[in-house]
Amino acid sequence: MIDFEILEGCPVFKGIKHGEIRLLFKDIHYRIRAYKKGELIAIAGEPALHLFIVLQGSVKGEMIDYSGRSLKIEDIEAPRPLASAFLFGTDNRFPVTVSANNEVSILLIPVQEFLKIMQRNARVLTNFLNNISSRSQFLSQKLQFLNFKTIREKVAFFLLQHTTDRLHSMELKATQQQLSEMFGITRPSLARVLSEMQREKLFIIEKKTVTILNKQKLREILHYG
Amino acid sequence: MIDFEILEGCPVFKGIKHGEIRLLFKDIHYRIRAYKKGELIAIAGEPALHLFIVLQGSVKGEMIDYSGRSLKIEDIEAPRPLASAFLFGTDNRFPVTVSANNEVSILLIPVQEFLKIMQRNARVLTNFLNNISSRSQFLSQKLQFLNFKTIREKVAFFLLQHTTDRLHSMELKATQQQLSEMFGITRPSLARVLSEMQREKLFIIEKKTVTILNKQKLREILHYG
DNA sequence: ATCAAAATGTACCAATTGTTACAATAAGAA
DNA sequence: TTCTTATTGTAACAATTGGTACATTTTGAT
Repeated sequence: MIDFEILEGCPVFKGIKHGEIRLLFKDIHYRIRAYKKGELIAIAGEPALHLFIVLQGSVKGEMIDYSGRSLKIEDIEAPRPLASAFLFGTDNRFPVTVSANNEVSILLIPVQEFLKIMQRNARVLTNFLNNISSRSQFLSQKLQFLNFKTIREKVAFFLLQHTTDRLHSMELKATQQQLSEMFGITRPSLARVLSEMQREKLFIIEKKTVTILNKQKLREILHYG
Repeated sequence: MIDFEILEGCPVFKGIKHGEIRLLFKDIHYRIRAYKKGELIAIAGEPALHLFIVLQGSVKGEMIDYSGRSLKIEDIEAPRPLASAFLFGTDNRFPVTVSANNEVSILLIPVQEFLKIMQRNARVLTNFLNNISSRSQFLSQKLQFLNFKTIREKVAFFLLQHTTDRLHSMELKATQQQLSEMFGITRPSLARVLSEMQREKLFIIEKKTVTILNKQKLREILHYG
C-alpha cells in the first residue's frame, strides 16, 4: 500500500492533497518494489515501461560505456520520479543504469495507467510537463558543461555557477572523487588543476569551503581559455 | 488565419485531421508573426511564454557560451515546433538564440492556451510528450557519445552505429571537418586516428565509402578501451 | 584520545590530443 | 581541359590529461 502523504512531496503530485492523490489511484494498477544497497534497478538500453518513483532511499544514475568506465549523472532521492523523460518517445529506453545507494523502495506505475492519471488531473499533467522540461534543461546544461575542453574551464564554470555576485564562497558537498566523476575526469587530474589554480590565487579551498579570490580571471578562462 | 492543413504535418498534431485541429483552436488565443531573413526570433535567456511552431521557412538555433562561441547549430524546418522542451519547467527560458534562415512565418500559442488544447485532445498530449521525450533521448545520446574518451572509441562507435551485421560499408555524408566538429575534436587529430586505424586494417576509406574490414576489433576497442 | 579508513596533495612518466604548417589530392567552376 | 578552391594526409612539437604510486591530512568511529 502506498503512503500517499509521501507522494505529496513528489514533484509530480505537488500541490495535491494526499486524499485527492488517493482518489487518483483508484482503479490504477501499480506495484511497489524494494531494493537492497547496490542492487540494479534498471539497466541502460532496457525499455522504460513504468514511471518509477523513489519512495524511500536514494538511487544513482550513471552512464557506463563499453569499457566499464562510468560518468555519474546524478543522485535521485525520495520522493522523486526517475527516468520520467524517457517514458514516452519513439525509443523509450533507459539511457542510464540505475542502482540503489541504500535501502530503496520504488513505486512502479505502468505508462498507460499514468496517462490515465494525467487525464484525470490537470495539475498532475502540468507537474509532469514541468518535470520532464526541467530534465531537458538539465541535460542541456550537462552537455554544455562537458563541451568545455579543459579541466580549468570546467572548474571555472562550476565555481561561477555556484556563487553569486554578492556571495564569493560556497560549500563543497562532494569529495574530489565525486566531483571528478561529475566532470568525467580522474581524481589526480582534478587535484592537480585545483592546486594550480589556487597557486594562481584564483580561489582558496579550506576544508570544504571554496572562496573565490579573482572572479574576473575565472570569467576570462571561459572567454579565452 | 492558420492553414490547418500545414499543422497536420507537425509532430504535435500528428494523426489528427485538419478539421479536428480547427475545432481544437476554437476559442484559443494565438498569433502569427512573420520574420525576415536574419531576424532574431528569440534570444537565449528570454522566458519562453509561447509554443513556437514554424509554419513556413526554416530557423536556426545557436547555443552561445560565455565566450561568445556558438556551440551547436540546429536547423528547424516547417512545420515543426521549436524549443518545445523549454516551454515548461521551473526555469522556462530559451537555451538557444533563434534566428530566421529565410522568410519565416511562426505560430505563437501562449502556454496556458496550449495546455487547454492538450486537455481537449489526448492525442496532442501524447504527441507532445513524445516530442519532449525524444528530445531528451537525443540529448542523452549526445552525452553518451561525448563520454567516449578517445578518438578511436568515437570512430569505432560511429562506424558500428552506421553499419549492420550484413552491410559492412557506409557512405560518409560529411567531410572530415564536419565529422570532427560532431566529435568535438580537431580535424588533424581525426585524420591521424583514421589513418592509424586504416593502417591496422580495421577499415578502408575510398573516396566517401567506408568499408569495415575487422568488425570484431572495432567492438573490442569499445569493450576494453 | 586513539586508531583505521577515507580523502587529499603531489610527483613521475606515458598516452592522447591540440596546434601549426605544408604538401598532395580531389572536386567544381569557367 | 584548366584553374581555383576545398579537402585530405602527414609531420613536428606543445599542451593536457591519464595512470600509478605514495606520503600526508582529515574524518569518523570506538
